[in-house]
Amino acid sequence: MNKLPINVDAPEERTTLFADIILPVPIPKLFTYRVPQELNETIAEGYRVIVQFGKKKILTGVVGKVHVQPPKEYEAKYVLEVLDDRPVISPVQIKLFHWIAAYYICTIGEVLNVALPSGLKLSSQSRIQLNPERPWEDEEIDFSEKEFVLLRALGNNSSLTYDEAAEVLQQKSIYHTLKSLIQKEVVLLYEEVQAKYKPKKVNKVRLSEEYVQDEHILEQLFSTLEKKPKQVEILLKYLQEVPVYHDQQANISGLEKQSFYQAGLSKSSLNTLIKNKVFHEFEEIVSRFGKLDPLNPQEIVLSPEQTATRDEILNQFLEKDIVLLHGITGSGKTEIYIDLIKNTLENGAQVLYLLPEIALTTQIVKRLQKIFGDQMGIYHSKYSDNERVEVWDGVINGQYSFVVGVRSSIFLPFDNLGLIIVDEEHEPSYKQFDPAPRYHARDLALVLANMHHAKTLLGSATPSVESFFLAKKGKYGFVNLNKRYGESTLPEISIVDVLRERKKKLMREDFSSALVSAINDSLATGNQAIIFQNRRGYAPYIACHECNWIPKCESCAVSLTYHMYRNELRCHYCGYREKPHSACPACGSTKLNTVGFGTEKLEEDLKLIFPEAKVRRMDLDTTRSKYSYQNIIEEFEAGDIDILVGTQMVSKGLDFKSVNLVGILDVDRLLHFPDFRAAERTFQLVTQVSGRAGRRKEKGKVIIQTSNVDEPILSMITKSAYSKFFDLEILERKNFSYPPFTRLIKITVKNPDKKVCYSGTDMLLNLLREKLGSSRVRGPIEPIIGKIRNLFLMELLIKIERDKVNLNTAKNFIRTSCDEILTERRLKGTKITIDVDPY
DNA sequence: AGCACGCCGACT
DNA sequence: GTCGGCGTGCTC
Repeated sequence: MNKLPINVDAPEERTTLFADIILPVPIPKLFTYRVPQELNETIAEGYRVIVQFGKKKILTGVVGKVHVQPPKEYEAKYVLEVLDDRPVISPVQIKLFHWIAAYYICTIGEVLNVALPSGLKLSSQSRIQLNPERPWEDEEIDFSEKEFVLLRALGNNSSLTYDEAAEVLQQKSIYHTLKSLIQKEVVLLYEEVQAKYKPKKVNKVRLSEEYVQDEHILEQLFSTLEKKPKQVEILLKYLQEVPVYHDQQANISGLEKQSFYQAGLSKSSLNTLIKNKVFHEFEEIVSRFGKLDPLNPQEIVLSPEQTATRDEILNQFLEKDIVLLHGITGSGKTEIYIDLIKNTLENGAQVLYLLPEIALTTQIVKRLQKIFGDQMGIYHSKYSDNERVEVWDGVINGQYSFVVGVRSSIFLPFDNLGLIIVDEEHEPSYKQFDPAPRYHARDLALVLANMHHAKTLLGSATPSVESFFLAKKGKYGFVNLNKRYGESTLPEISIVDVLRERKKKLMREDFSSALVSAINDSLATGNQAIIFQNRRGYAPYIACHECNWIPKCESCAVSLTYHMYRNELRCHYCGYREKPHSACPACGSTKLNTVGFGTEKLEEDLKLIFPEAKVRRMDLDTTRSKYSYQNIIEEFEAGDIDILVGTQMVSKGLDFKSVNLVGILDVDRLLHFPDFRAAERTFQLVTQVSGRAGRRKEKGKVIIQTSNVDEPILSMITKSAYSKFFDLEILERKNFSYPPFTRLIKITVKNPDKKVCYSGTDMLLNLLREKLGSSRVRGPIEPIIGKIRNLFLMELLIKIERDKVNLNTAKNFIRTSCDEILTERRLKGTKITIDVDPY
């Protein structure tokens, strides 16, 4: 913590301190507040404080800096309260937040907003109450009808919020009525600050002291209760659960009231016993994460290859802070991670283990929990906010020295990280798209590790091109683990020419004859199959057979996707839905056909082709609720599903023994996606999905259906030739100056008016070209989806060569240029989003 | 981003 | 008048 200067000349006169507060508002600066003298000792960097912001808003902010410079331009307001007795944000984090704001061109407030679980954020709500010093009944003032209504409502309730008051008055705005009442001094406004986080409490009882002290008193009690069998039952239940006389402590910790009710015992009898002071009632704060299974400290035995790999990683860490572990699927990276984590924890440092969104719900967490028990915290996107706060606190107070989590766990308040593992380092879900900061958790991991002087291990079977590039250049250490663990072998991958099969009429719906017969084999041998199709819904769209009319979303300029299950058309961008037309509105024809196929259609078709098989579907539509994902996995694991159809979701975390077939439909769509990363993504996705096949002795089979058999990437996938793929890809990147040779910044200009959107984009383009050079600013480009939620979109793409341009200066230009556009009057309503490293 | 405050038009 | 709809400017 910073040492604060002390006024030496006048020791009895305390220094006036000022605090720069990070507030969760999108204004790119800190706000200076005056610290009341009595808080001088209790305020420091990283503490949460309550301050007034604006006329009435009350906000929680985090102290970014404490100093003695009074602001010149204005009179600082006072800090109202310090909320914590130790920092909730560590000094390293404040440094990180500043870094993020600068790198991703956003405000520090936006960073704070995303970083803090909302349970740690407080805000105020205005409440209205009667003025107790001026009872309105006694006042000789005239009140309007509305004023009477409101006053009476306030008499019945002790206070109302604005919304509640508006409801009482049945009108949208209570402004006038309220203002008049305040003027008449019969009502008061006050701000109520509410902590959103509520600790979970359980109600418990324990036996009153006297009965524990002396067994005879207890016996007496039993005899007085002779005619009250229900109370006796309760007493017996308690004594059975809590060994009062063997263990004095046991009575202190007592028994949950709930356990009596669960045993079918009477609530009222228990209450009588409490009333008669036999039992003492109390509350206990408990963790939301419940009790863990007893630890199972089984030794992890590494195979010779794994040991060698581990040693090689440690060896490389001696020279380099970052190591890329290229380990093919099934090579047993997890065991190596566990070994390294143990090692780091034993040295007294913290560990963060990052996993992509979907990989986290599954077996791996259970497994880690068995090994690391309750020193391991889990940070998951499906956690409630209260649960997040508990993990956050657990990291601060030292309970969790190891956290497994998704991208946002990068913001947890570590103070002594020793190791960060980023598993599946290439995964797109590490990138946040909305809202700002649009950060990449892998890249932040590297920055954070550097701030902690910690090591970072990046792991992947299909490393991202930029990580592999840096490893090859020697910036990162590199370790290869290319032998499958145990007896499992790599699957055999074959490619099927859909065009040829179509010509010969061998296709059944969208399944080639090879795939159909492979599924049949799989079913016959009691194995399971996975069918991968990266598109949900039934069919991508509907088209009129006569005039080719296609239903589109009115606010997003995309065709609507047909969902058979609900028989409706849906927009995957804004969620708009409508019932399909019975006839074409353009030509009146009733021949409206589905075009293409999504997971839902495949599910239908599979049920028809294989009527005896149990087919299930896993995509966003079937996994919306909290446990649905896990349920499908469990069913699959138990063998209750023969064929699983799914989107990307099926490519991760599923580690099933009896999957021996993976079918990949329509790789062409992936491959021809208009993005410079399409090839890389295809390689990664297909390799990943293929990895699900044959994780045991028998060789698994992968069938890829395509219309472009000659595509070179496909042949590299079949040979699992990552480094060949890389050599080809890196050439392309160099030729077309894409990352890792340049840095990309995507700027999206949005406006409900198409013309304004265009002219704003043009203006910005000119500004940027002037400052950055015209070759560095590409565009304007109309994105594939040119309109989302009634906003027209235009994009600019900035390419900045590495090492030639000062990145920070360039970013400052971008920031100021965008601000300039936003203040332009004729471009009113324009919104700009800046995405640094938009991939 | 909110939110106050002001101005304007529509209606009881 | 009264209500609601925007536009504008500010937040330590």
